[in-house]
Amino acid sequence: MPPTVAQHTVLPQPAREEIRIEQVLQALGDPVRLLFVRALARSPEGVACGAVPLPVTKSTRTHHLRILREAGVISMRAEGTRRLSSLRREDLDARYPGLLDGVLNASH
Amino acid sequence: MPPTVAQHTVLPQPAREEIRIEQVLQALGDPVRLLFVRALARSPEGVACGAVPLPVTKSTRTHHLRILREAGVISMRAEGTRRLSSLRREDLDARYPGLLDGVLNASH
DNA sequence: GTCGAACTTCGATGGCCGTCGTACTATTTC
DNA sequence: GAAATAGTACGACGGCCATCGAAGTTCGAC
Repeated sequence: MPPTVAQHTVLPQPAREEIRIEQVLQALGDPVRLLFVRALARSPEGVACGAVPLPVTKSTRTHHLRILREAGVISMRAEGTRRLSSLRREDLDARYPGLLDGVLNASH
Repeated sequence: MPPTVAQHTVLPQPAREEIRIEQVLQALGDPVRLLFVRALARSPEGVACGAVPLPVTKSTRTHHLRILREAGVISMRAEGTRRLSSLRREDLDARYPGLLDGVLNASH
């Protein structure tokens, strides 16, 4: 097989204008995903999927991460065998000012 | 049966401090409920359940309204045979500043 | 006090979605 | 290249939830 030059390092995700509020809310409405988003908020430089303690198996993790990514909440870039996820703060703030902060600042 | 003096005019709902972000997000994540919330935002004085055009039957409406009420998103008071719903703007803004505005200002 | 209007309640149903295990792929390391 | 690591893909399964229809309740109007 040819050397397959530089696979996309960033996994497919909606452009800022394509983000739909309904999908974002649905994505954030799950307790596991909310946990992950909160963890991401604490480390802006990106986090590997496995680095966050979550009460689910690997495959379920993958599932949740895809939902968050396809909703436009997080961005994922491949780095070696790992995928580093990070919050799309700028995009979300631009599109729904205050929403993300409102979610993250929630006490419990 | 005794005359059952003065039924509660406001239907049971969580106090401000009891509102949980996860429940709010889940409540707002449904397309029908989001439609209703947007309609409420346009008429702050309260709206009768049946007065909002929604693509579901009466009983489904009741279901959605209860979820919104129990999540702390809306308040309902009985007035005659009708139940007037209104957004709990103050409570939501106090607890999750920016969240509601972020949701309501979403373009589509 | 009957009728109608406005909701609620109570099953029943169907579909989606969160979960898991197993198998697979890609990448680094030895 | 073999092994180990990190994550994805694919089915399968179970439970929850949005939906409905039909029957019940509560209030206002006549």
